[in-house]
Amino acid sequence: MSQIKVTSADVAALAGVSQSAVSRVFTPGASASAKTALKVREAAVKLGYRPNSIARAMVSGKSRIIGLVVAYLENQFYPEALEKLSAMLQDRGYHVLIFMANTATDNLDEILDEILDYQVDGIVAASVALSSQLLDRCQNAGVPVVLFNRSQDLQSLSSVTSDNFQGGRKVAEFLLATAPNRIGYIAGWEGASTQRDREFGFRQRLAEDGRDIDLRTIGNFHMDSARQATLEMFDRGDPPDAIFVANDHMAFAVMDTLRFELGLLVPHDVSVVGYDDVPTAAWRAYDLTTVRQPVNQMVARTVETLLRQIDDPDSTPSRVALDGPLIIRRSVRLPEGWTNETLCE
Amino acid sequence: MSQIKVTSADVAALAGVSQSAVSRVFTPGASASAKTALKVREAAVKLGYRPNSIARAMVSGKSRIIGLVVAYLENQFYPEALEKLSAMLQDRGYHVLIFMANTATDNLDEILDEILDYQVDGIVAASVALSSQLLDRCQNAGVPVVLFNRSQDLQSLSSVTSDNFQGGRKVAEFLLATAPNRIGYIAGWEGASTQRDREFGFRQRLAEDGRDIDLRTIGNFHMDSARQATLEMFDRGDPPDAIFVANDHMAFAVMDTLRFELGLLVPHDVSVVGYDDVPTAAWRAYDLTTVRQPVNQMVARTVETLLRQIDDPDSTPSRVALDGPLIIRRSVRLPEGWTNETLCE
DNA sequence: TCCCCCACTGAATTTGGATTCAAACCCACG
DNA sequence: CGTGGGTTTGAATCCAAATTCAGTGGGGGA
Repeated sequence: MSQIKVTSADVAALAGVSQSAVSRVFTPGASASAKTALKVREAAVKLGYRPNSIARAMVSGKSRIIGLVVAYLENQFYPEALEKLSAMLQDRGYHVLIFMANTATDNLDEILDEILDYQVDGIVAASVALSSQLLDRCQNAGVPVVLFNRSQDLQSLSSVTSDNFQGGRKVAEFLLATAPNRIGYIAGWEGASTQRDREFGFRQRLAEDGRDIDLRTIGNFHMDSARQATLEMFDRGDPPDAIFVANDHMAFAVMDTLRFELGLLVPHDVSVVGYDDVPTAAWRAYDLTTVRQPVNQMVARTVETLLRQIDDPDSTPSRVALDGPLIIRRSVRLPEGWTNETLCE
Repeated sequence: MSQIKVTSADVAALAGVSQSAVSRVFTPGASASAKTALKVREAAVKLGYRPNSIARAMVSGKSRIIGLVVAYLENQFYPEALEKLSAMLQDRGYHVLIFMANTATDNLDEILDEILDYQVDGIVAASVALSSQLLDRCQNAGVPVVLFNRSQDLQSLSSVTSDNFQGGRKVAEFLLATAPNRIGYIAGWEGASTQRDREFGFRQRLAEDGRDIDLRTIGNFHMDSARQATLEMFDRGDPPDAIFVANDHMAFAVMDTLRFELGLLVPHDVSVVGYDDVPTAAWRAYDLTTVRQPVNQMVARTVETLLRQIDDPDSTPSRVALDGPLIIRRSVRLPEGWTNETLCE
């Protein structure tokens, strides 16, 4: 049937043509006569031949591999994005090589080296910040980078996010309509652009009504810390009756803490709003009001941007911020005049 | 600083040695004098040289890439496993190339071809069944395969699972102690070994007490179907007061349906037990009793098995089933004499 | 009928690094 | 001081496919 290794030379021999001919038949865009192509294909099938991607990458300089750096997959937003990213790239003939950057940040250098060693055609960095030094290394190697769900000031770096600033504003706008007494904010990791932008938009809109965040604690995007942050927020007198949590992942911990540790009712005692609209947000146990990050679009734009930069290294980096709607569910007190009917989809 | 592409020849030229010498310095286990090594390393740093993994893979025949086939990441069990698998392989100098097999099964062939094209050193197939024909292709290519969280009858195929049969027994044992009137089972996808083994163990233990599953519906490991399966189960008269759900992912949907659509109390009206112990199972909103799959061990054994078979192609395939404990939380009525105290950790 | 042009072909080269082979070298021991 | 053993070394080869280059052949137009 087939030997251990079948090379183009084997196929060439069987088909009675040269190795070049075999290569051409399997190279899109190369010219070979119909007759040759037929002979080659028959021989290839007979031997079970498939072109060796590594050899192909070697000589063409294109590995058709995209390096993906991701810090943690516990927040459901990332597995979802990963799944879609991988599927979409697969459709375009690319594949994803994964690099976990979960241990301390200082190994990012090492990781980046490993990525570049594989001659990846491009890099997607999710939930990770790149120093300009690291970025230089990539640019030097001619490997385009797209930040996913993070942005940085560097103009030379492409990024795809949702419009976190507007998202923050939408949350504020909505919460203001519910006439809250005291407004709490549970922040994510302060190093993240998503955290900063969401809070900034939130604050700005509050300020337009002469309000501000009354209580602020930090959850660092982790459930444990979010729980602590919640307890801390309610430890002081005069607790909030509306809380914006910087992402859904933390919001779940916040809701659990409110309900099961502090004995409060959501939304009767406290309104909770999250950010991301991960699948769990729609689960009845949480029914979380949240800003949807349009994952499909975000992934699509990421792929598009990356492939564009691969095909044309001189194309200008693009910084995309996609609009995402506020999804109103039952974790919030409704504004005057709204009924539950409004929520039914 | 550094050119676009730095090759070993460039380093050799700068260091005043041959290309072979450079290669030897960067090849573990090759011999080079301390003096040469020093010169080479200095030159390498000066030029920013790193060996090209693709070229290395090409000539050595070892890509140090592991292909991972995974069907869907929505069930939290898989992202968790993926994260750990990737991290562990990274430590051993391997990297993970991801292949999503989410669209219909018939593209598995195609996917497998793509994987093999990349000359991967091994394959981990998670939540996927391989036809013996597909397996032949891998064996023919000399690429070892390990099934993760699935097992098959083929003796020639390594697999790592938890002991789903014993797990099913443990659930039955526990539920019997709660003296249930009627016992329900919500099955996963019938094609999965995990589903079959869990149910088989569950039934066997029930039979030992002269009991059996009273009500059985199918959730196919999907939340939507699990919801339907729950409604269906309670649609007939004489509903269950104890339900074993084939995995946690479905169990969450089952609990939500019971509580928010059927207006039942868990565990007062119905006990619910899941399987996997994904992080969400410990969230207070669910507090789900479940059988823990020891992910860390499972991943460790997977890596170990795969690397062993890579290093020694003649080593015999191993079929591992790891024991996992029943984690008792508050989604179940406690047996006579138990108190909540027992649960505190 | 002749010639030109174009599509096609195969030999040779390229990619970057590991490895083989034989020569060169070094040190120690006799 | 000479020789044997072991270590280093560089030239050459290899890996598998893409591509360059210099033909080869056929078909159409003049």
